[in-house]
Amino acid sequence: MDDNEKYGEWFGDLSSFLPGVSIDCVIIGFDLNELNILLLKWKEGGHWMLPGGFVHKDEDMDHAASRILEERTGIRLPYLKQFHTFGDLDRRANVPLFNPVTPLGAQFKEMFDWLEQRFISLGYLSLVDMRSSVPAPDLLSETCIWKPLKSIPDLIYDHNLIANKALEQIRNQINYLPIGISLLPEKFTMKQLQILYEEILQKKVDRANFQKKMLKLGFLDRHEKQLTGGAHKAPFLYAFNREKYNLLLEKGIGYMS
Amino acid sequence: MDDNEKYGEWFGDLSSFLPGVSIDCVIIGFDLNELNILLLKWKEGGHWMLPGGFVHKDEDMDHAASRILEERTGIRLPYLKQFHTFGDLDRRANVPLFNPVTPLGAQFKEMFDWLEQRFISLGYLSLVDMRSSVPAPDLLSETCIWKPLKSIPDLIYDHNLIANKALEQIRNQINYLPIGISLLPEKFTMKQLQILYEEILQKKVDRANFQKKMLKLGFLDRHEKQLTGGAHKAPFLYAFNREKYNLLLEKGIGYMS
DNA sequence: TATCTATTGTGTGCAACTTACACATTAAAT
DNA sequence: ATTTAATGTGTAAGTTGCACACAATAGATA
Repeated sequence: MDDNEKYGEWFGDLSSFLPGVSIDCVIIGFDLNELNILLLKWKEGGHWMLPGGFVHKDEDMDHAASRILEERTGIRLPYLKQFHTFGDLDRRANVPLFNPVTPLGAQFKEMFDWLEQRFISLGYLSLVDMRSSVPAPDLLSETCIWKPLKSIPDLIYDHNLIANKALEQIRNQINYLPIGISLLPEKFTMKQLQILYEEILQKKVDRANFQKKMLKLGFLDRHEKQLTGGAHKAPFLYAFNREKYNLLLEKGIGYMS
Repeated sequence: MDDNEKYGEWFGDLSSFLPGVSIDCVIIGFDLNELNILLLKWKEGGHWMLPGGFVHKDEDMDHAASRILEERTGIRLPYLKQFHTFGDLDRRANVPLFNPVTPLGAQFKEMFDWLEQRFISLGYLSLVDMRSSVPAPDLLSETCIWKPLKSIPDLIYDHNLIANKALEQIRNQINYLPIGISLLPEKFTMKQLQILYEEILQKKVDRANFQKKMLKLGFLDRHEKQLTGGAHKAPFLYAFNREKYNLLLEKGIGYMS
């Protein structure tokens, strides 16, 4: 199968998509040191962008988001939630995805035209365990990689705005999102959980009080110690007790102020 | 100008609207006793529904919501915010707005067909001072009236779901929404503010502690007493100090737990 | 083996806040 | 003048937030 056929198959018939409606995903991961965001680099022009896609006419919105996310990360059912819809007239400034004079652009004249229309985009936020994700670019992207939140490049259209809105949501909703359980591996140290909260809130928290608060909430199970550290006391490993965690989640969890 | 012409003018050319995109408004008011929601009753079939409308191709989403809201309430710039987008495939069950065999239905065959397509609807939440609103039905609605939240009738499509999602938002975001300043008249008693909070939270709060907490927050100006009460001490009137209020709003205001 | 180092786990005291309830105040009715 | 019913303020116990102290310990060092 040559590239041509692949492209054709991948996009399918444009008329099977809802016109003027798209989905953009802000996918956040944590590498135990800092927060990362999953980004695509488009072949044409090298623009950075959020992973996204279109919605089939016979497909629910959430299903489309879930499908797009699985295509980019290989993860099947992570935390995924619509957080805002972006519909300003000028949200897609004059940054065409295809240049009609390049070979690739000429080849996809039809899609190029289709993309010229006004689009309303639903922003979805996803929190995933980076270490179990397998980032995969789509056929028109050069790469699909994790970038530290601290160094998000310029993105096309209003994608920087979308990403920032998502991050604002995370900070505001921190007590009502499955932060730790989504972003950390199965077992982790209290230090790692604390760094995660510090990265989200963008400020230091008191180690002793953080530990006591988290333990008091009662949804962490303590496991054996991790002996691979340095010249110091070894930390316990913890894991979320899903039952207790889910019970508390609606009431708000975690280190708030 | 006969009805025909009026209808024609009001809907304009359907092709000037974005296809498949609509706006539904959950407009909340407070009559000093309970919360109310603004509803329309459709002429055809007598269905109850949320006030809503469509988006012009050259119009921002927020502008469309603002326009629709002003048309129904006469209020120009109330609190208004997008809160969720409803895009499920089956969200508009088989409840046609027009019956093609009635005179009205036959007349608007074109619009009837247009409305048959799949719609993605942006839900907007608005908080308004009921007493300064002038509810006005549109040309295809019989009435536009305030209904107590406690007795919302069955609404068409997924409008009950939309309304409930909005109410959930109000409860969750109560400390970050301009509750009092949007829903109360210029001057009000502490009792009225308390009832407002109790109506939203659906639970009683301690009168003495509520009063002290609100006063301590420092954004209420105390005015002269209201002497038109009963056989008891007269309450002070209060008003929001907008400056101090706005400063505090992002940090969260009010009676939380 | 004894000591040192860096980090983890827990304790303590004070201030602030929450919560429940008591008591004083007062406009109008009697 | 007294009563009534609601408002405005006080107070005490319990809880939580916050800052910092101290004890425990795995590995490094000698």
